[in-house]
Amino acid sequence: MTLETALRRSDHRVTRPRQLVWDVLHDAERHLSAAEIVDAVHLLDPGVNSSSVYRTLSLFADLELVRESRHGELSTWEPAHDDAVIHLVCDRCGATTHHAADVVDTLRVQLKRSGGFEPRTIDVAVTGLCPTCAKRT
Amino acid sequence: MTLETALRRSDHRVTRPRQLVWDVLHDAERHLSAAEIVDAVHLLDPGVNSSSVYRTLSLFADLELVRESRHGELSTWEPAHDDAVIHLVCDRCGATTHHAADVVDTLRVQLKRSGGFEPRTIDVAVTGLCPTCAKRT
DNA sequence: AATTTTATTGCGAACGGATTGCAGTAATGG
DNA sequence: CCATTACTGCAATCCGTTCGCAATAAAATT
Repeated sequence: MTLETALRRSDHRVTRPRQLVWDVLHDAERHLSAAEIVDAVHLLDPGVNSSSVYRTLSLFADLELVRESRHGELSTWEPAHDDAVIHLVCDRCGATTHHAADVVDTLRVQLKRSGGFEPRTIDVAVTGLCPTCAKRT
Repeated sequence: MTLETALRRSDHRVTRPRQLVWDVLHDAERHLSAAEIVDAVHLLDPGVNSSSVYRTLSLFADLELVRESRHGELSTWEPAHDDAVIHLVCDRCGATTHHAADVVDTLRVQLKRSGGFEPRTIDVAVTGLCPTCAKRT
């Protein structure tokens, strides 16, 4: 789905800050912090104010176009995706990547079956060393 | 282990703020936010300053006496415990509870076997409705 | 027990990321 | 092309947390 259709559908305008934030998030191959997004947007257009970036992120989150995760100290953003992945956060370089894992679906089924807690979202965060940094140790 | 031995061992002093924070965390049956800890401590002794509570939490974290988790908006604190549990955060009442699940160990084994990412900590956060709140819906 | 040492506290100021109010701007519908 | 008003840029503000410092009190020493 394009940004334009997503915004039009929800009766919002297509503006430069929104396009730039969208582009930055989709060009990134990993999660970005709010500060990183602001910096990347400024590289493309220094005139965009950081509060517009924050407002855009918050709007996108409401529209479920992006997903915010809080791992460790800071929160990071990425384009929305389905739940069946886990997050690998590298202790050394800080990069957050995805990893497909069936444990998420397994867990959801187990929880539903056990009947107590009604799961909505499942977030699996693993910290440690990514392949690149592990080799350097 | 008592607080006194843990502090003595690491060459720290046993003080009133530290005792109170410790008591509050151990009396709580769920995770607490920093603000909740400050409030609970003030109930026992209004004279304890909130910055001392923050300093105590940070010290306890260094000594691995407590564990900080960041789920959703705010970070919460609890006495340290082993990794093989998942966190259930209720969307309605906000309570965070534990749930034993073998998926954590399963995942750790899978990751190690796959050889890429070197896992250190694994944090599974499930949001949804706790049994009590689910009934009220 | 009194004294010394210095880790720890309470206090207020400062910090930094995020939010907000407002006047000006620009995106959409007609 | 104009009118409407959602959205922006800006600066001020907020709020949770951290920090510097003088005062305090916990532990060591006598």
